Amino acid sequence: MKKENISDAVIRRLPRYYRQLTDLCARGIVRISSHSLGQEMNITASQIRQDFSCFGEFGQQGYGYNVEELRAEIGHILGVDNDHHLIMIGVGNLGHALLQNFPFSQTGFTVDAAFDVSPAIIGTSVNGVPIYSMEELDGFIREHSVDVVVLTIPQSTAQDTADHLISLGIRGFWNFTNVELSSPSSDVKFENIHFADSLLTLSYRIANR
Amino acid sequence: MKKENISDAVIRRLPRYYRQLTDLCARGIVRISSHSLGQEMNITASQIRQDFSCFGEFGQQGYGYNVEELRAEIGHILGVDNDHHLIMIGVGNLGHALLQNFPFSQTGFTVDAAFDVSPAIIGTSVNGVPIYSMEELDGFIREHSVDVVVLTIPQSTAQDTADHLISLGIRGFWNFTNVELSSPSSDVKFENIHFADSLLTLSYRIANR
DNA sequence: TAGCACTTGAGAATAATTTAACAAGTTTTA
DNA sequence: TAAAACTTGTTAAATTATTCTCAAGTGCTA
Repeated sequence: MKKENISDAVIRRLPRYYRQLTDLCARGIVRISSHSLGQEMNITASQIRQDFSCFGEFGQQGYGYNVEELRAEIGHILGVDNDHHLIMIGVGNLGHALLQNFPFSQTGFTVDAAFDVSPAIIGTSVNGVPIYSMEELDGFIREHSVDVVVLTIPQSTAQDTADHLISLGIRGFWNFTNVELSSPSSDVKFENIHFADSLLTLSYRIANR
Repeated sequence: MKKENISDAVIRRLPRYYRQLTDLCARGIVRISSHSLGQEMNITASQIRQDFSCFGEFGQQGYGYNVEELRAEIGHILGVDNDHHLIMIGVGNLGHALLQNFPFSQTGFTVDAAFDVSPAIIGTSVNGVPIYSMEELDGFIREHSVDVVVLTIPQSTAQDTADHLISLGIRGFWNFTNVELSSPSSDVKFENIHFADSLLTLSYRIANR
């Protein structure tokens, strides 16, 4: 039975299913039951079936799930076959690393441009992505459709930059700065990567095991 | 009332409290109530009090919490005043970015060494961290106390590398590879940064708002 | 100092999430 | 082909997480 409101807990598990199914595809496995999938992923079969049932009926009694088909369904739910457009602000070490290594296209994103303040890199390009000056940012956004902005800038200016971008119509942020961004409009979506938070939870767990 | 088993949900909120309290300190704010803190962080006062009560009694009726004191308490719980030792395996773009920019010392970690296969960088150092060849890894671990290994290597070898490190006694992993690492021993802790998972949840949310 | 406005920590109530159970249907095997 | 072995999607139960409520205690003000 399709559900209207999907909980965050479910959404956060979807990419992991997608990853596992991609792996199963690569291994040439054609079908899988919720039970076997659960064993591989170390979660219960019940949860898997409950999760999938939020979006439709993808399996067949007595058979299980067709791996390739299920992968395509979940990919579709996540939007990997969309064509989202993305720009990056801040091409320091981290921005550079993402441009060079992250498989944006496999996740349905096209990186159209990057912006930075450093004259040394303005005018150059990284992995085919042109780097412009910050002065060119507003004009670029007005002339292009931009779905997501990656923030890989120093944290001091993060909220100001975000506010400005929101005023220009940006509604999606992939935030690598160490601050909690916010917006009065619930229409604006933030997804944070907080390195320090992550390492601190590990610190807690190794000290308290 | 101190609790024995702290849920993951609580632990994952601790770093955010710590961050917010650090910010309040910097702003010179001396005391704060759970209500005001909740307003700043956009969570309920109840949850804050419930979370803190897992670890002890840090506030005072009618007064609230002393910011600096509470920050120190949470920092202590998270282990920022521990001296954890860490090594990095894989000094590509991402590893390099972390070595250059991530404030390891502020989170209680000392980076003792990094390892890579590339002859071009072996023998050099990044931000004071010496880069050794992979051949020197086992010896280094035997001769030093290593609490956490940062995995910033290509994913194909991630699980093998992890298995080998576990056999050498490593019990903590900060994993940036795109695979789900596992160990039969629950004593081994993995903390994952899955960039693609993160971006895909954003993709879902901008497509379904 | 007395009264009022705050505030915590804890227990109870509510909400959300996860797990179990099972009817209904499919596949495999003998 | 018939029976046994599987497997799903769904509903119900159990568990976990969050929010509400309030007694008890503190600080401020007149």
